[in-house]
Amino acid sequence: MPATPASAVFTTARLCDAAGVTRAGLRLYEREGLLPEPQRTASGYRQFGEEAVTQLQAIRHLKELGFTLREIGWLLSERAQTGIEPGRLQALAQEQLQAVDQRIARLQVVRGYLEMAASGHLEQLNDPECAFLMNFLSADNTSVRAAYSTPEKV
Amino acid sequence: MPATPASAVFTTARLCDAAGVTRAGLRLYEREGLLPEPQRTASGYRQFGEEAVTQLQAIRHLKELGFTLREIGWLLSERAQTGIEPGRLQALAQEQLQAVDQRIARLQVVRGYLEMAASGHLEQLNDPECAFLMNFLSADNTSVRAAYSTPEKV
DNA sequence: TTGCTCCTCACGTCACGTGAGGTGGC
DNA sequence: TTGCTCCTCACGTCACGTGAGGTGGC
Repeated sequence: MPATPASAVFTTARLCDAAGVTRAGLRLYEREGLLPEPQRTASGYRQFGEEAVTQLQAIRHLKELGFTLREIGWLLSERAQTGIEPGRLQALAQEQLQAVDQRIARLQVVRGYLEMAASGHLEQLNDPECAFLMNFLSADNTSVRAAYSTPEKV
Repeated sequence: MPATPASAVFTTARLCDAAGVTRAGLRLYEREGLLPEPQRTASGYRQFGEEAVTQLQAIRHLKELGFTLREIGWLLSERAQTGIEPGRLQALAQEQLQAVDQRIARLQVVRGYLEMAASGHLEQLNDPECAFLMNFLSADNTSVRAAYSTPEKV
């Protein structure tokens, strides 16, 4: 392919395409200080280098790991300044791992019900009391099941 | 257990505990019309019956299925009025199923990296270019990998 | 009278989305 | 000159969270 020059310069739209974020997202990360201020042309257009793609992707990936923008800002600045303390980082990863495991477990339960409904087993939804919904994900919710599953009131 | 009267009345706090939502959430659902206006005491306290627990849980479960409040409002009012058209419901379930499958798949990838970091394999994060992050979840992102994985520029 | 619970605004938060109104670049 | 892209406010959205300031109930 016809290579762009070695000092390739990205405009906002091209950078966003390359890194997989929206323009509004890019501006937000800039405002929040997650990205260094880019160079500008005389007329004010932002000019990004190759490294901006890496930085933006790092932000995107950290977001997908479940970190907030505030936390990402902290991680990036720590890394830039003193390097990240390994113990702190490992603890953060353990926290996120637990959270991710919980989210996966809940999604699996949800998935089971959706699959039933998607394949046409909709009868449960026509139940006037909506037992289908009532019993969803109620593993963590024992306080009220009796109100439906037994004839006598709680 | 000492049973509450058959015409059990819930106050907002007790209802929220029973259904697993916050008070702010309850008020929001009320404002958005997802719940019928409750009865009030002379002094303005809301008084909910047993059926409010079911209704609130239905909302919670639909949220966990990935529906927005607007969609939930539509589903609940459809059910109340004409019943929900089975074809429409099945199509909705299929859409949500696809979305849930994607979210699970991404979370599994994320989980793998978090597990490595959580168990102390932090070396990748010390890479100055942060290859660890760069290669995260990049299955759907082929456009920029070359910038890091090969010596020559894109 | 003392706590505890409830009430209603109304503003804050998080991560953006979406125009409006204007200018640059080929 | 015509499009297309870029710019900066600034307000909107989604699903709540969080006080402030006041009243009810046992």
